[in-house]
Amino acid sequence: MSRGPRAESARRDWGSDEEGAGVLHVDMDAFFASVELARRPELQGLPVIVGGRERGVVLAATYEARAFGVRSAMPMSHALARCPQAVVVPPDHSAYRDVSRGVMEILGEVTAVVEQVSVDEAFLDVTGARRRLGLPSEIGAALRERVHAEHGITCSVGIGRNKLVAKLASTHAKPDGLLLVPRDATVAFLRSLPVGALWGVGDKTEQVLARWGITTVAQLGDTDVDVLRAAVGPVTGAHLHDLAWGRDPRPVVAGRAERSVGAESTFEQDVRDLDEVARRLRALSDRVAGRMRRHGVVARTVALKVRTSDFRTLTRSRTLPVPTDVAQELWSTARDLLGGVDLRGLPVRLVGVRAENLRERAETVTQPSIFDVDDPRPTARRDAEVAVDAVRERFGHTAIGMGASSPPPSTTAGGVAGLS
DNA sequence: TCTGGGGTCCTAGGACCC
DNA sequence: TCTGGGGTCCTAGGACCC
Repeated sequence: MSRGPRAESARRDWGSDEEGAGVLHVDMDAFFASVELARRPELQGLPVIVGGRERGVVLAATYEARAFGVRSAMPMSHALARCPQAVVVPPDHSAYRDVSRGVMEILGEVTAVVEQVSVDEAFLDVTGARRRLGLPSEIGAALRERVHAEHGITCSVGIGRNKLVAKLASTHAKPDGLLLVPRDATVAFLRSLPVGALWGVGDKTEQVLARWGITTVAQLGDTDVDVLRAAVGPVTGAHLHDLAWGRDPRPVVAGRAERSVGAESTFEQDVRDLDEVARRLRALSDRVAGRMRRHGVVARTVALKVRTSDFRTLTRSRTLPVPTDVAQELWSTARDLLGGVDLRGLPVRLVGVRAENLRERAETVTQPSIFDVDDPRPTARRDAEVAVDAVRERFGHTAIGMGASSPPPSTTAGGVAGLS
């Protein structure tokens, strides 16, 4: 898809009043596929699918492939059944990361309030950039030009009063478009959509709502909140009702801290030998620990994930007395948890390990800040943490038997956002 | 036709404390 | 003697997103 930014007139026009529409959502079109096409122009115009052939799914597909019914996340075998002539390209994640980084840099030049939601998407709050850069739609158009000029790929931009509206607007602008939904048009715009279009309404919720006769955002908004709470749970019910009326209080937050770091992998063939599963866990634990150290975080909780050949997913987790970023500790905990899983005699399809309950690694062990007066934790817990820190200082951070008092190698840095 | 890998958030039950 | 209520943490599972 590198046709270049084109006229926006094909979109339905919801109006042009930009007052009160300060959130932009920027979304790369068919991102992985577009990156491949940008560096392999001979693929232009062909149905191209990025994904793994063996036990893989479609990670991205050009619009030429989508015309055959190929969809993202579809098993590759299904995709090829629908479009046998498709060119299948194996993913090159480091290339996508590079382009992603470049695009995010462009966004960062507009405003510091950029919230990257994934490798190919971000929200911008431009309410503070108006005087410097002009109207949101002008900012959006300029961004699209620059991304295309510098990276040879297209993106779509949605503009609205909040994240929800901006996100839905960019979806409607796709591919290679820009859509503004003025504040006053928000509810009308939303009411024109099916419930499944809302962020957070997937297959299951859609089915549940359909049983209550709710298939459109209009019907969702006209349904009593208490009915929605009963149908899909108290929090989700209230949230969906708010969304239906264009109320989305979530702010655009730059540099969110990650809440977990994990790695998982699917075996080429299902595995019965638990030693082989454990070996895979070791490699995954290494990867997770490395990423944690690079980000300067330690984890209190280690979670194991196992998927059996019948596609059932089991999870087990354990909270450690002392937070860690040591691969050996992740691995031994994960192995231990694996031993407690009842596989019902089935072979293992996938195994994964995730570090949760993250916190910043303390560079200095006893920090006076732990006694801060507004620390809300009970005294006993604070004391326990101080004691734990003292143990770490005394005996070192690494696994038992691996040396006495040396602290872990520090990668310090400060960067928190964006995993590598 | 047979389902990746990276995540976030919600729910619900039980333990435990006051 | 037969049973309160609130709060927090932990665990397992699942929905959802890209």
